[in-house]
Parts: sequence; structure tokens; C-alpha cells
Amino acid sequence: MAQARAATIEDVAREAGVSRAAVSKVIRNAYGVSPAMRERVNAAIEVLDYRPRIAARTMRGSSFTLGIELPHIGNPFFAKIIAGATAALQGTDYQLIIAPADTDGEEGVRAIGALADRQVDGIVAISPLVSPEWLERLATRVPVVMLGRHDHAHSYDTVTGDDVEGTRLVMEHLFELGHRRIVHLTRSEEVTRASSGNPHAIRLARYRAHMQEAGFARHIRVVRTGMTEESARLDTLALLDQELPTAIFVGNDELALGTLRAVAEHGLSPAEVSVVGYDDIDIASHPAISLTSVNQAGEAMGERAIRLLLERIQGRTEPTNFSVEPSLKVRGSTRPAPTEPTP
Amino acid sequence: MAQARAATIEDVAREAGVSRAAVSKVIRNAYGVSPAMRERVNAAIEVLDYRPRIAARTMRGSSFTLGIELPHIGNPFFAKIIAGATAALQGTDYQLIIAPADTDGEEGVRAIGALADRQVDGIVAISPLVSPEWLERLATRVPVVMLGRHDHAHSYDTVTGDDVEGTRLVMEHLFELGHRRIVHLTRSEEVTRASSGNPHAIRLARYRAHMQEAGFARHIRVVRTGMTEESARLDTLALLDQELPTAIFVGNDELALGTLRAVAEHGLSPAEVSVVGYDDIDIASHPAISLTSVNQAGEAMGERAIRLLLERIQGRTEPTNFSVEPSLKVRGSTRPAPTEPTP
DNA sequence: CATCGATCATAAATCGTTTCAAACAAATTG
DNA sequence: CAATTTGTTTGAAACGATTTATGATCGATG
Repeated sequence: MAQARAATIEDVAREAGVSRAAVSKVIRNAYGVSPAMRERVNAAIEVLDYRPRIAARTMRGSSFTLGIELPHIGNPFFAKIIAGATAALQGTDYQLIIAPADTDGEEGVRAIGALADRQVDGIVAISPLVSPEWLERLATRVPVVMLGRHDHAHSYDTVTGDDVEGTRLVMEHLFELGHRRIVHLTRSEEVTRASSGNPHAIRLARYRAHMQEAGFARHIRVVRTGMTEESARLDTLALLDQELPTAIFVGNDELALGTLRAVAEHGLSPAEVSVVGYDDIDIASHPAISLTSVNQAGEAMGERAIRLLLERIQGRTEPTNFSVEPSLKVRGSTRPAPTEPTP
Repeated sequence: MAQARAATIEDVAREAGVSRAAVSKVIRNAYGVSPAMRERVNAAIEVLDYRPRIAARTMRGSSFTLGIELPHIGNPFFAKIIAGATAALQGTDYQLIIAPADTDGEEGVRAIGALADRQVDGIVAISPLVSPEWLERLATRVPVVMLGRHDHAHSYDTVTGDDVEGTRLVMEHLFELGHRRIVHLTRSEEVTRASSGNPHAIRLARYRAHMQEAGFARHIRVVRTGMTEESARLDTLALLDQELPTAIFVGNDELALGTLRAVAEHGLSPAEVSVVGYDDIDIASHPAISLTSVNQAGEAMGERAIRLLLERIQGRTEPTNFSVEPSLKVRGSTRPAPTEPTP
């Protein structure tokens, strides 16, 4: 295995009988190369199977790499975002890399830091548990787009769904069906802290507000759970053991799947307990699942995030905040509230 | 926005009043630093908020980065693999990055190439459409682990499910239920080319063999589809318009979801058409889906892939092939074959 | 015919880290 | 006390690309 060292730009230059700089110019399509030279250099590149080391490029300029921090690979909604992002990068020189965090809290910061250490040319992060100050500092060094973060920052851009409107759609739908005892199943206190700018924080706050305004303040009931379907299943089971709401509004679809599972395991049907999710992941529309959910065009969000990043790289400095209009997909998991037994 | 340049190792050295080499040693926990020096350097690092540039490190040695090429982010089975991989990296100095391909064919090669250009210290790739020769060449430059690829190579490792056994479990189960007219829904010809070493190729070949051996050669019927649930749905609908098999063995669960959807849309139930998938993704066990499927421990595969990579980095050179035992999860989507109308 | 301009090629500097050999100091040995 | 050992610390040379400043070549112009 007498493993030959990979060709460098130097080798290409020698092979083509020109200088390093000339080769560099050809590679970068820079100004000032004769067709003859271009051809010779390209031939040499071909012969030697040369590929520029990104690390060396990064030392002087850009890494041609954009990074996305992803809190939880398992969530199909994030897959949509990635799909939109990769589509937006088609035909550009940039490569997308994903840094998985896969845990609450510190992990997100770690993953974003790892991307920054690798000097990516731009970072997309999905609503991590991070202070705005930390993000502002990061964003002075590298272009940053925050997904689903509802703060208006000075130095980074945001792409969000309109969670205020989305929650309104959900709550009005449930009210129209006659529901009053509506439980909200959401993430941990930490995630929904008002200052976090997290979508779950907005959804929770608006749930509370709508219940209040509708005169159902005494029915407000918030249940906490983790990040996975399984944790939602367990916490829903615990809830159903205690009391029987007529509807459960779940923070996102991934969790809602767990809730649906728990409801079924508890021997209940949608006619007894309605369930609403958020994100409208693909499986939600499956006839056997038929989960009512808020659609918020993940592909469009991913695509826009990348576009904003590319704009920043081009030089834009004014912050931009982009919001996606949500729409409610009404399906079989929400039914008219069962008539209350007179107390 | 008078943006101060980030601190370098030089700045740290100056601040601590020592040499660059000394700082480097402290960072890397290398041999030969006095406690006093260590303390002073660490203090300087703290003060300056210094973080080493990975690009500069990469120039000299390792990038402390492992890359996974992922053909399709939307597939939940791959999410399991990632989960296992990140778990295996906990506590190490390595960062995992994912390069999404999200298309058949050339994209996979491009994504793997992008990882190689970034000089990752190791690459995990999921059965891309690539010749063994290309892989062998790649693997002489960087440690490589192939997931789901059934060839025994000289210079890279493999982690696979035992698709021969898995397919046997499926076919015997269906035979026992009395099925004969079993259709196999799988990926494109290109993907299932015998030489590709792809799991789908094995499953297809073994399906054919089992049908033959059982004396149902005339019932062999292979239907091709794309990579997504939606394409499987459409191709299943087309199939059902033409004929009515008693069972459909689908190449993986993601596609099987599309098949289930098509079967339901066609007004059919599992009692009329049984469906079997492969991978046992989480949703398969959801009571409303209840898809019979082959479990092959994705987390274990991801974890093992990373471990093999780390071993290679440590210096191992003998190729290793690791195989995961599959097990069949029998659920509601497979029922006894309906009695044949006498012809 | 000399000069100017335009077009390219060349050489050298640069980026931030690791590594390797050499320098140094203090402690141990003969 | 000189010589050797041991353990720290330093200086300088890589690593592979881009960028800048300088130099060469050629054709056209006054």
C-alpha cells in the first residue's frame, strides 16, 4: 500500500509547466488567463486527479461550506428544511454540512461552536437555547440565520413561521368544535422560557391567551414533556390516567404522534379526545394517522434561510426577518367535543 | 461594528508570555508542560476567549471531524444511524458532520467527495452508487466505513444488516400465511444492480430465489419506484390498478408507508393485501400503522460504524465486516392470504 | 525607432497551527 | 566539580492554497 501523497497545486503547476498562481487562477475562474493556458492547466488537473484542499483555502479566504445546526435529526420537519436548503444550494459552489445536536441545552451551543471553529461561511441554527447576546457576538464573525427564533436582532437574520397566527388557527378550530378542556402538551420550562424566542414559547403563551380570552382560564392546563415521540407518549399516558381533556394541543407533530399513540393505547378515539399537532409532517396526512396540524412550509423556510445567508456573504448588513404564513390542515384527529356530562 | 479579529495562538502566547509551541502543547495535552505554564496558558486562553482554527490544524494533521454521507435525510432509519453515531462520539474530540446527498446517483459521489476535500479524518457512507474501485482508491487516503454495502473490500470496512436472513424471514412469514402472488416493490434498476452491493439488490435477488424455490416462479413480479414515500404511493396505485397481489414486500419502510397509503386509498385492507417493509422505523409500530417489518438496529449500526472508523484512525489496517442480525416484527399489516378464487 | 499600455506569468508573503530539533536549566552521577 | 541525565521551553520549518507586487513579453502608437 505504497500510498502516494495526493497532488497539490504545486504538482499541477509543474505538470502544466506554469506557476502556482496561474493554476489558482484557472481553478477560481479568475481574470487574466489565456485559453491556451486554461486548457493546459485543466489537462494537468485531469491527469493528476487534483482536488484543492478546502483547509488551505479556508486559511486565506472562504471554506465554501455552509453549516446547519440541527437539534434533532429524528424530526421529519427538519428534514423538510434540509431539503429546501440543499435545493437552494444547487449550482452554487457551496457545500452544506449538518452538525447534529440531538439533545436539549448545551449540545446546540456546542454544535454551533463546532461549525464556527471550522470557519464555515455561514450558519443556520434552529432555535437553540442561547442568549441573544451570544448570538449577536457569533454573528459579528460569521453570517447567521436563526430558524424559528422570534427576536429581531441587530446582526443576524431570522426565518420563522407565524406562530401567533398558527396558534390562533388551532385554538379557533378547537373552540368552534366546542372544546373547552384543552390541554397544551409542550416542551420543558427551559425551552419555553419567554425570553428564549422559541416557537414553543410563543405557542404556549398564545394558548394561554386564547383560553383566557375565551373565558376558559380555569381549564388552562400545561403538560411538559421531552423532545421525542416516546416521551410524549409516556407523558400523555400519565395525563390520561389523571383526567380526560376533550382536546390536546401538542407543540409539534413529532410529539403529537406520541400523543396519538397514547390515546389509542388508552382505548380512546378522536371522538373522545381530539389531538392537534404543529408542522404538518408528511405522515400526518396518512389516512391511518390523519392528524390535524399547522402547515408551515419547511422547504420554503430552508430555502429562504440559505438565500439570506448567501445575501449576507455577498455583503448585505441590514437584518432581515422573514415569516412564513401558516395554514391549518383539518383532519380526522379533531372532532366535535363530546357533550359535557352535567356536573 | 469595529469587529476585532479573533484571537490566534500567537495572541495567547504573547498574553501568557510563552512561545506558540508551548500553547499548542497545552491545548493538545501533550507531554512536557509544567503545571505553572499550563495554568498561565489556560488563563490567557480564558481571557482572550481563544478557540483553535480547525482549518489550520487540518493543514498539519487531523481535522477532528468525521463525515457521514446521507442519501436521503427524510428516511427515519438514517436518523437512527445518526443517533447511534453521535452517541458513539460522546466524550471524544471528534465532531460529526453530515453531508446530505438527497438524490440518486451522482449526488452521493459528490457529497463523499466534498467530505474528502474537507479532509475529514474518516468517512461513513451509506451504500452509494459507486464502484468498489472508486471506494478502494478513496479508502487509501482516508478511513472509510460503508454502511449496507455487501462487498468485502481490501481497504475499507463494512457494516451491514444481514439482508439474506432478513429477506428469508419476510418470505417465510408470507409463505406461512399462504401468500403466493407476492409482488416486490423496490428501487430503480440502477440501485439494484447486482454488482452494486446495495441492500436492495440483495433483497431483490433473495426474493426471486425464494419465490423460485417455493415453486411460485410464475408469480415473481418486481415493481420499480423512486426513493420517496410519494413515489412508492404512486407506483403502488398504478400496480393495484392493473392487478391485485395478495402481498407486497416493499424494499424499505419509508416506501412501505407510501404503499400502505395507496392500499388504503384504493379501498383495500390488510385482509386483502398484506404489506411488509424493512428497517422497522418508529412509526411502523404505531397502532394505526402497524406495519410488519424487519428490524435491524440502526443505532447499533451507526455506533459500530463510528467505532470502526476510530479504530482505523488508531491504526488498524485489516478490513472488518460487521453484520447485524435482523428480526421480523410481525404486525397487523400482514394477514393470512385471502382464499384464491378457483380459476 | 523608442515609448507606452495592456496582458500575463512569476516570485514572495500570508493564513494559524503542529512538529522537530536545539537550547536551556536543574538535578543526578562518577 | 565536570559530565551526564532529565525535563521544559523555544525557534523555525513545514502544511497548501490565495493574493499581491513585480517583471516580462508583445503589439500598437507617436
